[in-house]
Amino acid sequence: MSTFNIDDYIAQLSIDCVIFGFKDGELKVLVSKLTYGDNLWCLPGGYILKTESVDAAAARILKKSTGLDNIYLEQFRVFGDENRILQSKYKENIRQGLLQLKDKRFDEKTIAWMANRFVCIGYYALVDINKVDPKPGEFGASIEWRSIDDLPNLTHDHDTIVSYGLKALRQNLDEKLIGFNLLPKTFTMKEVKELYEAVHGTSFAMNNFQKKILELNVLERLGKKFTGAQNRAPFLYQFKEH
Amino acid sequence: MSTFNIDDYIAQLSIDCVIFGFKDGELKVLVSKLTYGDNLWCLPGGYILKTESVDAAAARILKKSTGLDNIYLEQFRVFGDENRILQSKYKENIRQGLLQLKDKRFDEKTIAWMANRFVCIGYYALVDINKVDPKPGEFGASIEWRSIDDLPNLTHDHDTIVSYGLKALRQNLDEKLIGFNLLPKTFTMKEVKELYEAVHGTSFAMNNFQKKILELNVLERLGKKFTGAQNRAPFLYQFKEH
DNA sequence: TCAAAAGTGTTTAAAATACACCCATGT
DNA sequence: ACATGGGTGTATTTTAAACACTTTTGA
Repeated sequence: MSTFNIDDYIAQLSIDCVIFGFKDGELKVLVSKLTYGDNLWCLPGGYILKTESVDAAAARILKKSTGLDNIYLEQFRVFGDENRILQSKYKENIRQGLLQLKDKRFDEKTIAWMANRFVCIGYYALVDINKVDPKPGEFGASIEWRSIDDLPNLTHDHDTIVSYGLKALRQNLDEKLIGFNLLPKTFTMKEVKELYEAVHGTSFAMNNFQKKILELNVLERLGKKFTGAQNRAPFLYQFKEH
Repeated sequence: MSTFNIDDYIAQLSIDCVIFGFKDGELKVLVSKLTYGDNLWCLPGGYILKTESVDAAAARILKKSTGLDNIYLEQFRVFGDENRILQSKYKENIRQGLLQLKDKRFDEKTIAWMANRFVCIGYYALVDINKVDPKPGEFGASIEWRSIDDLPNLTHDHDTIVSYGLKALRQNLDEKLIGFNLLPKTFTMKEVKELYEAVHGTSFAMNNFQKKILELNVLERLGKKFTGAQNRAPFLYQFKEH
């Protein structure tokens, strides 16, 4: 039996995280395969301790799924429909899944608590995909990175949550300079461009893109990156910490 | 004793509303004076029924404060600091206020429920100020419109909530065409301009502003507005419903 | 006919986009 | 020397801001 105690947590309020990563020119989301249902997946999520802030809860949940501290994260929306879980098209799967957990990891009271209606706070997080060591949560059998364009079936309203999260990321990518959180410490301009293209789903002209990014004055030019390819070596850049 | 029953509501989760209005060239917010504290005010707010969506709860709270249905409203942020109420600089006032309510309108259990830590969902609403008949809520002695530049002392973190609400309004004013919700059914271009100036806190050139607004193709030009003033009568406009 | 304010057209500046070209690299 | 992709400068277009002027209204 788990040490999870429902009295420590705020009831009917949960957090779900859209964890974004970037690799091979693709924007990716970390999704967890459920122990129940047929190839049914979900977003990493959890509950809020009565003694911690909502932001701290999100950071704690992210640490559990990724192993990382100090992740860039931002709340983007509350999902408060009264039927978002109980009338989900996967409601039968969810019911079966909870029944499986009964007497195994959680007692009946805990299961009832979890099966209740929940208001969900959506967070998105941006991580350097190379640093992440993904770990499935309480209800996950496995966890993996999936391209935003090729997501599996997500339970509850998690597909809606992802699309709102992406929308928020798009808005903030240009306003705040958060995109670099998705890249390793050093990167080429082409990688930045491919990242922006992946997020926005459009393509940009290299020269104009480079001009615009460099005019922001947030990048430091380091040496060149010699890959052995028979072409001019691209510069490496680093995000200036202010 | 009130008919308020804590078992009907989600615990530790509340809604606060920044209700915006526009009059005499000023952006205004509806604030309620508390029955306790020395000239202490707050935003209209309330709790969420276990059976209703969060959006419906916000609409219900707005109806109670303004008398209006079908108000334009949007959630903009969650305020989830664990100490946002308990460590508020008005915490002593709040404690006294709750004590006053004991045995009067609410029983001890209800007071304890209300005095708990709460996570708050911030909504902003846009109304035609002329249509509103403001009514103070459960804890309000009175309610009135105050200019955004001249707000009284607000309890808890309600000043923070207002400033985030204004920020959200600014962002959405240009992206979505929501500003017209603050105006009466017909209005002059000058009023639209003054509204945009009040929200953004800057001034615009009339000719360029008019050009930009009319290019949006969302306004219908009606007749002229003759006021008796010895100058050219301005056109009246109306928002096109699509 | 005059003052006050509305409304419109034109010029100028700035920003975004498109086009053309040169440079470094390893075979 | 050459193919490959990186990098930069200039021209063009589009958009935004500034400037100048005409029109309407009631005294």
